[in-house]
Amino acid sequence: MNAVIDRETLLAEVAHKDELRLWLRLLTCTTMIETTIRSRLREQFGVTLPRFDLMAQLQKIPAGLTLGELSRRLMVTNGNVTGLVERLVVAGEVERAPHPTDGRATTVRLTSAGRASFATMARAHEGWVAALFADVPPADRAVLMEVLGRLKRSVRAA
Amino acid sequence: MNAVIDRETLLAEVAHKDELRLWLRLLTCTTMIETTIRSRLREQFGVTLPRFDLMAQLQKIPAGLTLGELSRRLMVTNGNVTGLVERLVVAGEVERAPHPTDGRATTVRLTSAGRASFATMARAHEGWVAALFADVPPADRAVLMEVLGRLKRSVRAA
DNA sequence: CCGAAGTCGTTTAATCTTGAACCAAATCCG
DNA sequence: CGGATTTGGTTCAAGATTAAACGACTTCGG
Repeated sequence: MNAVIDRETLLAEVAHKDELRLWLRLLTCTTMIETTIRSRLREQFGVTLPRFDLMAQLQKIPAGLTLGELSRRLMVTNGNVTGLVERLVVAGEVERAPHPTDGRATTVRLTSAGRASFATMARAHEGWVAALFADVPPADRAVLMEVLGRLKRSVRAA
Repeated sequence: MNAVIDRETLLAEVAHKDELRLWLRLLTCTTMIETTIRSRLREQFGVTLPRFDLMAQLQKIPAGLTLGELSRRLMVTNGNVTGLVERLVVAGEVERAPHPTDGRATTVRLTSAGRASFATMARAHEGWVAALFADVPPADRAVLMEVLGRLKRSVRAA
């Protein structure tokens, strides 16, 4: 745009490169782990990552969750959850039931088949994740947990 | 499955929970940042995140990149890049050219319009990222950079 | 030089994902 | 109470994404 830039502007433009590099590294790590897990879930269990993630949320709350609650926890849109749940219902992994008090809402929970298949997958999944972190010293893991907590608050604040 | 579980099995099942929590926190941070950036790119520039990411790769290499190189750098599949580039060509942001020596390959580079619009977006993007990290103390950022480097190697090794 | 193996890119089907528009039910508040 | 607003879910179109199969070109080992 401007061919001539004074020293101050130049500095301002350069000043945020570190944060950018940090963000890209964070993204790289996440993508690498996600890709690995996705591929193993598919190969070993024939399941997609989004379905696994959704089932993981339901497993924590046996009474079931509403679609809205699922979409908040998975940090995806409402419409996304609608379709995901629909496919999981067809697959027999989850079931829908009307919400007891709120006439607009639907609750979703694992079927007993869903509970069983999730239990198997979750065991394997936990092992994979542990293996991926294996070469990170325990002290570093603690630090990472802590600093990521701070990052989370920072992002929320912004 | 088994109602009765001995102490050792129970321990084995519980042993990797910390890594799992760490992974989920990492994923949460990444998703939060990604969602924010995606939404601002759309609102302010009418561009999708994948397109921005692809243009960012091309901006670093003015001579252009092959589709394969793009797919490696973006860590997505070949077919994905094919479609993404096609849409960016239609939008006038990038152009394809036959590879000078390899008859199978195609190189892609930013058009001058693409360079201009990316420059504008990149400036804003850098500021957003910096703002998202604003409440993370500089010392913590350095630590995060370092530990994520270790994590990257750990994942690659696994 | 030639066949085998590998690499580059495209295509296809299925799934995922978003954003926006929409209806229905619940909640708020005057 | 009753209208306005909010919330819960669905639908739709566009785009993104993967995995797998394929054709074309290159490279490698005789």
